[in-house]
Amino acid sequence: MDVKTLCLAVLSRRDATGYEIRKQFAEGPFAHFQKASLGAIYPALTRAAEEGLVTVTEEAQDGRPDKKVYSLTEAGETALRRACEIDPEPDQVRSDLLFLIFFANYQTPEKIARLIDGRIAFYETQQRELDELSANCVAGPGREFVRGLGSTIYCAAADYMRANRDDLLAKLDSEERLAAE
Amino acid sequence: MDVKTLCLAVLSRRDATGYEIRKQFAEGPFAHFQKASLGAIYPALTRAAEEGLVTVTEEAQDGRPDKKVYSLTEAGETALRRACEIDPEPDQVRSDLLFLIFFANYQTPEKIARLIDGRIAFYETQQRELDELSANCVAGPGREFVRGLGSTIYCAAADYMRANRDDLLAKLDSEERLAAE
DNA sequence: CCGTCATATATCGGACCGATATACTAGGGC
DNA sequence: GCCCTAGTATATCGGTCCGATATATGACGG
Repeated sequence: MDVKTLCLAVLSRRDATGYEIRKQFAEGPFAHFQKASLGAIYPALTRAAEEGLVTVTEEAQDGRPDKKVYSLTEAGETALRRACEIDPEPDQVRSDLLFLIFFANYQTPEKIARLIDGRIAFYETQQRELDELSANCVAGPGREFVRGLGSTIYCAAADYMRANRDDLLAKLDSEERLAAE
Repeated sequence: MDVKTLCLAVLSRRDATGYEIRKQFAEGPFAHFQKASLGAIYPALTRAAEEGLVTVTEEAQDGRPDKKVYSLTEAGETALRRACEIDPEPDQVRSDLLFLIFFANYQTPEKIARLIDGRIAFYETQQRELDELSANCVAGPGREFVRGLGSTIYCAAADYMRANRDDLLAKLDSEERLAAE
């Protein structure tokens, strides 16, 4: 799923500037399963405009640089539909945290504890936000399904970490004592 | 977590060729939370060898090109420890599947059903493999924690999809009928 | 009055993926 | 016997993308 398609998808929901599109990948509902940086979004929008998939409306603002509001065209929606026909690539997960825990023998138990506690708090925040999203607005069935899945996964991960945290730390402590002998 | 560090980490467990390192990211225990391609691994190993972090032993094989077996040096292990001291970057998740379900209105319900069923089967396989891994070998506490978390998440995701699949499809069907009127 | 944060655009270096090329073995099907 | 595919193993390359940085300004707090 390249950044151009991602931009078209965001624009299919409402007109936006490059900056606003970015925010949707940093904070909005997309943030949980897709990412895109400004360094990719701006060139993608320029290319899309050249291909007639989006139109640009420059809105002058006093002082600030002009705001370029992008809108999806008829051709853009067709391109988006076409892009949605492809079979999805397998999910990609990159977790430095799991890497560090996997090699826990290279860490102090204190740092592992700090990392796990931080992650539990993070998952709790994410889950709360997703659940509030559901209460505030009624989205389509697909959106609701994805939201529920996200909430479920965050909850399961947090539960597991809470349940196994102390056991892990105890084992790391005893290993450390063994190594010190 | 750059590819060079990832390679050092794999080599800390046992000596390996570039090809074997790749397999660990495609199939092995790392596959669930880190990825690296050959196009990144080979240059990373060359660089690491130049910096003295690994040594190379070329094993001639009849017919086949020479096998280059890499081993972690003392300096390499120090570098790995140092790299493990950094604070981990936030997890990255990229899921084309969730993107497609989010925009389910651009899909036929049949395709959505096929995608979800395929994913449930995938999660079941992954979970089974992780659970077998636990039965077969006793790894360190960190490894066991990560393995258990993976199994838990795959299980939770599969359960959610099984429980909400029919509801989603029913809603998509009724939406489609509405649009047809 | 200054630092920091937010808005908004854009570019650039470097890292990385995916595809491809090369080269050979082994095994299955016809 | 021959071909095709899959597996082992190295390596490069085009293109894409991230993260940092530059530019410009308003708003707000200390």
